[in-house]
Amino acid sequence: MATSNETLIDNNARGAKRRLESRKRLLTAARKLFVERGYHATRPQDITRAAGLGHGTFYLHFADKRDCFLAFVDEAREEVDAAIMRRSSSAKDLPGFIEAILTAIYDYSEEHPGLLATALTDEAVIASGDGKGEMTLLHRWGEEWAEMLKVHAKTVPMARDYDLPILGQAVVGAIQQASSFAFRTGRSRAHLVKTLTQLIVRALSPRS
Amino acid sequence: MATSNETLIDNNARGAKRRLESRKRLLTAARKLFVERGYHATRPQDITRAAGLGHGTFYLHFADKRDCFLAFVDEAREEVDAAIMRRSSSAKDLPGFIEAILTAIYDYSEEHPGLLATALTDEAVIASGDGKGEMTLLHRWGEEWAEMLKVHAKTVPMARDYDLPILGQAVVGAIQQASSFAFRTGRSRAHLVKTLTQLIVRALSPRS
Amino acid sequence: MATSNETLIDNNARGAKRRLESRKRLLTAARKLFVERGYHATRPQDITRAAGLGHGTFYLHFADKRDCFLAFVDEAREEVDAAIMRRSSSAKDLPGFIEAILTAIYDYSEEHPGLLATALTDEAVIASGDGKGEMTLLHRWGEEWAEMLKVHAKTVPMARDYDLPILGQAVVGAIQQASSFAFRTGRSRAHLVKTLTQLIVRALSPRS
Amino acid sequence: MATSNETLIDNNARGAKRRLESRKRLLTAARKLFVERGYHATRPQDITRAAGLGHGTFYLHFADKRDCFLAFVDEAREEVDAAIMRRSSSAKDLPGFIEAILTAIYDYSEEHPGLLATALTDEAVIASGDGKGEMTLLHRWGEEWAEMLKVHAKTVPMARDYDLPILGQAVVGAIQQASSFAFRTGRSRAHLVKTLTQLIVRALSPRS
DNA sequence: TATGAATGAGCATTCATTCAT
DNA sequence: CATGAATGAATGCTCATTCAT
Repeated sequence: MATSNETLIDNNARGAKRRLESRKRLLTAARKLFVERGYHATRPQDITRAAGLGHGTFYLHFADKRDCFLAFVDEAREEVDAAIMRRSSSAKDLPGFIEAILTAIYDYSEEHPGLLATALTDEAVIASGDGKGEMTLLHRWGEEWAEMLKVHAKTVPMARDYDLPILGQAVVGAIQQASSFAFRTGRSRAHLVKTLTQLIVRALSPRS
Repeated sequence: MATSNETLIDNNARGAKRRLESRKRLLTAARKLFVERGYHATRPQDITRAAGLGHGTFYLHFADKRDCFLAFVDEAREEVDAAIMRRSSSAKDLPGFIEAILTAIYDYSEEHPGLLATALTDEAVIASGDGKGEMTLLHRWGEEWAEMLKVHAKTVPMARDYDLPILGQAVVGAIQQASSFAFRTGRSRAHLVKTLTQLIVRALSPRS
Repeated sequence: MATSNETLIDNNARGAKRRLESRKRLLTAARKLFVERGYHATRPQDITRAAGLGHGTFYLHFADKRDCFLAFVDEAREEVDAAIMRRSSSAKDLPGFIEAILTAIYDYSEEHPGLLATALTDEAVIASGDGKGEMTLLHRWGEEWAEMLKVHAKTVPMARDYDLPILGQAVVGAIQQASSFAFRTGRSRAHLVKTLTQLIVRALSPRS
Repeated sequence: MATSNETLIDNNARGAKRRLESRKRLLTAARKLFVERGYHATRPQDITRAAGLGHGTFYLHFADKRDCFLAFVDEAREEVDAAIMRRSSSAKDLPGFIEAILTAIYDYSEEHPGLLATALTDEAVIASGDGKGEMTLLHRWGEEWAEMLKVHAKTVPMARDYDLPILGQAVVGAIQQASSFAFRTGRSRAHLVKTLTQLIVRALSPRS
């Protein structure tokens, strides 16, 4: 009895482990290919081949290609969020806080070239089309900024009359657009951090 | 002789006129379909059928589908630019100027629902992939903002130390992201105009 | 020793019992799904899931999907044959005999809606293709009719010059086709039984 | 004007002719392959290759594979109907009429081996599943028999009390089942014709 | 200039079956 | 005996583009 149960558990455990490993390999391969080639140019086949698995295995772990891409985006979001948390928690004044976040993002981008661009742009492409339209990665980050600004508003003199959610969105929009332009035109990271920090701090200041 | 020449000229004139008419019909149909269904869900066939022309005619006017989409985006850009020019030229102080631009954009969006969203998002999808990546519609608008701010910087007390191109990009990024969020969450146009104007004015003010 | 032997026997007995139970559960699930969805739309996975067993177990009991379907058909055939035997044995003249059989078939069909249709039609689909083609369920029933008619021929004035096997086939063909049509067009069971009985009796009568 | 119009008409005419030719080639290839391999084992690709056309052309002429099969079945039905009409019109008494029909069917079957079997059996497989279930080829033939019997009922002493539609269905069911059995068991065509004719005539005769 | 029949590479997805545990 | 993760051949279909007329 005990033996049979143990074997069963063992089998389940091994099976589950194997399953998890497969999923991980697929996600790793997917991330690599989505970033290198983009969503449309990456076929499920390519992903499974890169993962060293059979074609069918893909659909054991993801409902479809879209689902896989969304999992990749979510993974990226979690990593960036973690990096931001790690960096920004030690900052104590507003400029330092903003700088920390920008630094975290740019560090992550350098470690994972193209990843954020892929996650942000290809997301629009796969808009479910089933009507509503889910919240975008950028929109989520805008909301997180709103949260963070709300916290800072308590300790820092900040314009009180703001619609914080809108503000958060504006901030991430500004950061994304400015960053993509700055790197495309060869500006330095330091310069960009300085400029954006200044810009955001001024925008938040109570004085009109 | 004269007659034959006249006929030739006549034919040429007729041909040119016909050609232009065809192109116009195709572009109108393309705009409608791209906005309604998006880039990927619109086939050249759909466009020609909607235009009442034969399938092959499409390639008489556009090199390929991508080219047609780009023409549509360009048309939209020109229309928006014209609307902005019309509205912003009468404004005299900075807040009035910003308000005028925002109003022009939102008016245009209301007259052409979904058009800007389509132009902005689907553009990323068709990134030629041939290496560099062309300049985005939003990037172009960022540069126009930079130009306009440069002009204003002469007459209005404005922070001199700015990297104006970056600033322009940040402004359009903020506007786009904030607007898309605001309308998705049911905020009023007036509120959005007020909030964004205030935000941008503060960000540009010389005081840190 | 004795103990070990007993355990072995016990295990074997348990194993056999368990095995039989599994097969029964699979067949029950298979019958349900084949009837509800048809042969092609039913996957072995669906059957095992409905049976509450693991995917692999299916192939412990059936060589393949086809084998499972054939087992289902055979089960149906046995049930219908039993029902016919039960009902027809008490009949004493030819019309009564035919009526009894038809009644048995229609009773069975009402208790198991769709079952006969599934067994009869999907059988053609899975024709092994390995050349000859096995004998169809309907052909088997035709032969059984031939047997039954042979028995009746001894006691009832019946045309002697018949090719009885052909006759049996014709009878089942007529019954199946007429029944499927009659129920599709909303005719009553009683009417159908009367019409078919009359038809068959006349066809068998010695007078030309 | 006239010239341009003529050219247009000419182009249209040529185009239409080419289109029709393509469709014909596809249907011919489809018929050959469906009969040789069956519905499931025939891929649209196989059909287009056999027709010497490109893959996509298939979907220019048929909505899908099913649609193509249905067109094949319909073609077969028309051919058989025409053959039956040709043969049966000259017959004057009931047995002669039945014999003529059977002969027409068997002649057609010999000229087109396997065709009827394919049309009749594979039709069930592709039952649209969208609920109702369309009328089967065999059902249609049953109704045609009913029509023909109705005409004969006026000139030949025939049981008046029959439900003719049911009778028609029974007759085709009997013919199909008996024929398939007879040929499988090596019986001669002449024997089968004689037996079936006798059977049907007796079934129709007024005497019970 | 205009046409539309033809093209065929390409794709996402399925499912009967195997086998290591 | 039972399991279920893994498999990969196979499939029906699409669509941007060409070219003979």
